[in-house]
Amino acid sequence: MNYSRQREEIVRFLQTRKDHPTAEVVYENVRMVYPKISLGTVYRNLTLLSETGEILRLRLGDGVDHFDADTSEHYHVVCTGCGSVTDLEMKGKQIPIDTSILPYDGTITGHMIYFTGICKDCSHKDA
Amino acid sequence: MNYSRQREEIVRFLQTRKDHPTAEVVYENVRMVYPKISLGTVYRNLTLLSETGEILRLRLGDGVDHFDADTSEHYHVVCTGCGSVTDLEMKGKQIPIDTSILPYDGTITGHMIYFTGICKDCSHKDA
DNA sequence: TATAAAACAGTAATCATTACTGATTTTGAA
DNA sequence: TTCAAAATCAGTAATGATTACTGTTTTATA
Repeated sequence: MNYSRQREEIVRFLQTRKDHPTAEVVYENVRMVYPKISLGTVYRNLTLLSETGEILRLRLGDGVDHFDADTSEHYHVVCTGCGSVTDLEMKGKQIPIDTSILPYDGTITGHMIYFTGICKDCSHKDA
Repeated sequence: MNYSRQREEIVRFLQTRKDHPTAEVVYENVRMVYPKISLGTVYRNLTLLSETGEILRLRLGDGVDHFDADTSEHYHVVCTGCGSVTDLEMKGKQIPIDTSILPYDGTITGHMIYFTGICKDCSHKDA
């Protein structure tokens, strides 16, 4: 994989964000630095970067992929009101998942947990 | 919600299956009974049925929705080889998720867990 | 610097899903 | 039973996210 300024800027942008932008949001922001970048380039690089493990591709059930430059183990909460995605800083504590009790006729290789909730902004709107 | 034969057949078909068909697979099969049914009708009814809770809509990270007539609490394994989805029959045992320890500045309302693995068929192919 | 490989911008294509429209079916009351 | 309103339908068009293609530019290296 050769160097590219566009890819570097994509990573740099993702690292500035604690939320989890979609490809479209990455595109809009990186365009401020490289106005001629195309959406295809953004998608290609997000895919490349997630394949090498430099970023995470999050599929959280809303039909849109989100991307995260924080590859440390942590959980995500999806707000059912506005769709925002929030990191849960677990400080080393993980939820224990004992896969040995699972009655699966094959090999379990991993798991995905995400939480749904109502974020502070959305609970204020209701009230 | 009024009765419809098409919707009844969709539910009946889903109940015969232990795997978790996509809308497309439901469509192909229900067409054997109602050859003139349209894909839009299948989607509309799958959405209706999952909204009333009669079936489950599963979003397992492969970009395609799967549907499940078994609404009892259970987990799913997605095979990373072939994409097949398998039920885990937990017989009442659930993995305990203590959401009170989660540092979220809002309200947690639920969670999603799914497992990834290699099914028996796919592990045979490798060998 | 010259060359091949990689990456690019721009655009077209794909695929799952949703929305629209005018015809048909279902329902409940007359 | 009949009839009108509401629900549903089939068929098709539109949408939205993502991927694929193409000819040009950038990067790495000899």
